[in-house]
Amino acid sequence: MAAEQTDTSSSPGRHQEPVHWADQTAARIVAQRGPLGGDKPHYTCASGITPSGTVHIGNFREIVSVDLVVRALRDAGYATRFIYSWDDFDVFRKVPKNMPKQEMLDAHLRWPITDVPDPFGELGSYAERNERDLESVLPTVGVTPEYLYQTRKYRAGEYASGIRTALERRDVIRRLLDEHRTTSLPDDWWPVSVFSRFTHKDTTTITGWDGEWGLSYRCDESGNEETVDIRTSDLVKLPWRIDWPMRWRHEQVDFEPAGKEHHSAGGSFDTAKTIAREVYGYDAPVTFKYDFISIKGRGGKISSSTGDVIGLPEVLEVYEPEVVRYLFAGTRPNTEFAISFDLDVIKIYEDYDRAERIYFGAEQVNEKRAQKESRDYELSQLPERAALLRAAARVRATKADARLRGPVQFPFRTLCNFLMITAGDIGAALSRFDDYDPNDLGQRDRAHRRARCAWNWTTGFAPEEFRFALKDGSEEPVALSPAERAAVVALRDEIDRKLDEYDDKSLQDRVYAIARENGADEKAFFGVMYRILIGKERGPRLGGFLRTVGRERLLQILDGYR
RNA sequence: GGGCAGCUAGCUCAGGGGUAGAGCAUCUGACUUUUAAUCAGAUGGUCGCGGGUUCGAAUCCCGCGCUGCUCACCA
Repeated sequence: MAAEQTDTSSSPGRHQEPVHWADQTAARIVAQRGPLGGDKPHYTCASGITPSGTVHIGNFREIVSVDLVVRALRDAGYATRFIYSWDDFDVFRKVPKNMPKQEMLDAHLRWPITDVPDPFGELGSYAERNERDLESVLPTVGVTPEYLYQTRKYRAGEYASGIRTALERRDVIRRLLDEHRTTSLPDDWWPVSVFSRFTHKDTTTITGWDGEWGLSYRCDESGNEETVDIRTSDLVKLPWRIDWPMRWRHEQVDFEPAGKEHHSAGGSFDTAKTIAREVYGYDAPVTFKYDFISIKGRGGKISSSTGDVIGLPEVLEVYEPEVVRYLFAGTRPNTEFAISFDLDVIKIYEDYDRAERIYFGAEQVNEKRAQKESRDYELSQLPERAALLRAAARVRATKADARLRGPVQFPFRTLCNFLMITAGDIGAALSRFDDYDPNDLGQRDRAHRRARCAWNWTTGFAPEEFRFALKDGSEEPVALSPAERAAVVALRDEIDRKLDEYDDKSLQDRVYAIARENGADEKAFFGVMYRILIGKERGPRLGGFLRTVGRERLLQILDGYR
């Protein structure tokens, strides 16, 4: 089946190198893995981690990177399978500090994490707990892979022949691994590990293999020995460096990225690559290295041993899903970057909004920039909307005069200010935008989503100098000079009589005039007004601010100065 | 010890054989204008160092330096 190649750029009709890293990776996959057809119905893109603790935002980079490449492949017309392997048959090595029931978990060290109880007592296992936490939030950002659970596959005997191959090629594997080791693997080393039936722990010693399916081991703690059948046992697994290449072949993986800790000579990708070829007769998938991400403005690390874990849910409190995708789509995977919770948040939202305007032609930039920003924007959309946009783009390509109007934008900074004025009342804050239409349900949802992020950020992370709370008139009045008092009263009367007649700028001008007319220092008078209204020296531009607060609440505060 | 990245304007980075770029910062100007304000303009660079290839190198090649990361135990 020949894949239909559709143009992915924003200016159809021109053949050129893709500008976006995801499209470039997709092109590499197609070039290196060969065309689809015959026994290759699709390209398989793989991601996966060990659910040994809360999945943090650093782990998320891998998932979203694969998702973006999958999107790129599908946009180019190629059938693509996106799998996510949970290595939940891995051994439980360390108790994370952010988990309850530390003693209980401690007692299960060296067990397969799939057999460790859920410390929250709700789900079937510790592994399942961590899996569900991630799986339940990924659809929010439009990521919906096919989940594979290693435990099930191991215990169902699905990997039995892969395990047997490893046993048969034991010497080859040992030689390959030894190439990068400082100390050679011992003579009695086996390329498998076995959990003890008697203690559940992996503290066992392999004592023999019958050359077929029978594997014998001794439990180090209890001293018991037994022989198990690889095909039916629920105790045998491959160690990571062998499990990985075995799975590549098993799932016919064409693409899988890996963290920088794996991409190094002698690192796990390097050895897995060799084992894939020499033991499993399979060419390692196309890959790239992704760098770490850090956290800024939240004082903590992504995942510290003290237990403060930053995961996708925490990021989504402040960033709407499209903006989260935008962060990852807009940064090449091999570049380290920080997810900010400080003032950068405003800039990130502004960048995203600008990309949106560029995409819809509402802001002009040079061709190259327009292409990159447009593709960043497109990849940032959730699947349903992305499909709509691409369909619309195809129409635009054939009808030169067909323009698509971009959505109404609600600037993050303004939203924060409105929310502070309304003390977090989202509906009231949004109604202050002239072009907000609550009857447009799609727009309403988007606006509410962003408003929740804006309020979360304002209350939880914004610097103190950014925040304010409107007074309500019950406070002790601010001490004023006679001239200042006269000016405040004059402004109060002006507001009382004809606030509606002003726009932002004319009201701002009027404030200056009133200060001057009453003999108050013009600049200082602004400070006076901010002290009166919000108890601070500075604030949002006064003209717009006064109009936004509104007559009623202004009078409530200013009447105390009459 | 091996590997990988980075080194470009004061800062953060883009560019990857054909006139050295952006944003921020700085300076100047504008709006009687207060939430990193906005707008207009300007200043600012031996593209880490040395060699090579080329008509031409920030870009390709070789060597070196510094910085960071990573592997060699487990995943």
